[in-house]
Amino acid sequence: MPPRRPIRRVLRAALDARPKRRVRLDNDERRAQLLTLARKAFSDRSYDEVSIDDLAREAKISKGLLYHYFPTKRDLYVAGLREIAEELVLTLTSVPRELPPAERVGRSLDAYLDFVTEHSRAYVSLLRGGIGSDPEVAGVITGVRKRLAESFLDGSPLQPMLAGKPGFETAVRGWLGFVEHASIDWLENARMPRDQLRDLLSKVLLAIMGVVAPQLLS
Amino acid sequence: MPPRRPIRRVLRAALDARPKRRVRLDNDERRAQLLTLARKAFSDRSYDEVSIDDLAREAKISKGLLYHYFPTKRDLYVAGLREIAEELVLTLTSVPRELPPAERVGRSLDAYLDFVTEHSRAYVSLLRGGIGSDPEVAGVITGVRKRLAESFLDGSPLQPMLAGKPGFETAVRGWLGFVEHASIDWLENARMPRDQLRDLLSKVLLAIMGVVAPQLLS
DNA sequence: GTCCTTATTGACTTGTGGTCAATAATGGCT
DNA sequence: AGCCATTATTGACCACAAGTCAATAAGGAC
Repeated sequence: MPPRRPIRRVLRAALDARPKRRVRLDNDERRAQLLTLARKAFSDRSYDEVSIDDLAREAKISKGLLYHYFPTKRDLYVAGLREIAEELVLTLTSVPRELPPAERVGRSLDAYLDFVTEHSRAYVSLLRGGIGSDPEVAGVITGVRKRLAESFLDGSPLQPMLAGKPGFETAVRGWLGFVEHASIDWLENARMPRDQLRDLLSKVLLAIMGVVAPQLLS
Repeated sequence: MPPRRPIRRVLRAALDARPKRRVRLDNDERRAQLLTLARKAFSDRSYDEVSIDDLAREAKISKGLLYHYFPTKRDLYVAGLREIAEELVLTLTSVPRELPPAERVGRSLDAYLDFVTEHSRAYVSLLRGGIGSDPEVAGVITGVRKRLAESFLDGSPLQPMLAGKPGFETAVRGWLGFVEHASIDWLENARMPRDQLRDLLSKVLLAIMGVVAPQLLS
């Protein structure tokens, strides 16, 4: 049974004076385009305020095509989140390891605050879990926290002394909690100049380390 | 599923010899019943894993009735969240104010950790924002944080000395961030006994206060 | 040109939040 | 008792957004 192409053809020809040009894009290009679009959308609006239909319309493609690249809405969201996470971690790890510990922490915090101010909205949804208890999203967040903690302390002369301590892990994660809360609070209403915040954060880290391993401070 | 009304009618009449008894409940009772049910559901599953239809079925009422009591799903969720928040704050504020600061903080932390261990799942969704960037939810969370911070420090002899400091507000909020992260981390894998965690938290608070106002520690 | 691959479409299904007019308990009043 | 106003309760319905899929056409290889 031959397809009913002719009918379609006729209809098509009748309705569209000039047929809509299908722009074919390379696989990677399309994917990249969609990702940037999605990142923007998810930064501006909340997860469920962003509809796939809107996104597809913005990208001037059909919804089906979007699903060809990202099998679910979450996948799209998570892919964007991963990119942001990667950028953040990259910024932090780019601080030279050879610096003396104190300056290294200071520089790292500077990088961190740079990122925070620049990507404020994305940062909040990154570390505040823009989606409700999705395991994959949670995974990304835990991952970035872990890597951040490492990046702050790894290679520092403090680390070998602290690594064994039972409270060490907890202390570092807790301090990251401090940093996150303080940063978000600072984003919403800057109570102090940026440098002062950075100093506060770094001094608090030192103080906390002092609690975990008092002999270090002397 | 397409509607097959006539069939339904006949079937119904045939199957139910006695019509289903409509149980009429007092307004407040129903509301309370639904709230407890919802709280349980939202603690066990994530926000969008909980469907209103399921909830109504569990409560043995129609979906319409549920919407009579709570105009939207979010309202229901937020109502439950508010209850939990209230309980948490209540637990904290029940610590006697007359105690010496150090012991007061210790007791408050005990109460906090009690709550955390008992309502672990609810606690996480309370402070990690079980819903993505809903303003009302965010409001509840900010509110509970604010009240927690107050409850930890209000009436303490430290407060008047600190209130003016620019970094004070930030430091307290940051410390709460520390507490939250450490608690959640501890819930997931208890790296130390509970008492040790409590001591760590309280010592860190002291250390942080020392950073903000060095003269206090002497 | 012919064939093959695959990017692309659009109509369709499904699931779920939300609405609303109709209905049946209930309690008060006479 | 009977009537009436109130309101808890229902179930059919709508809207909209996520996700599916067979069909189509652009582009390259030969």
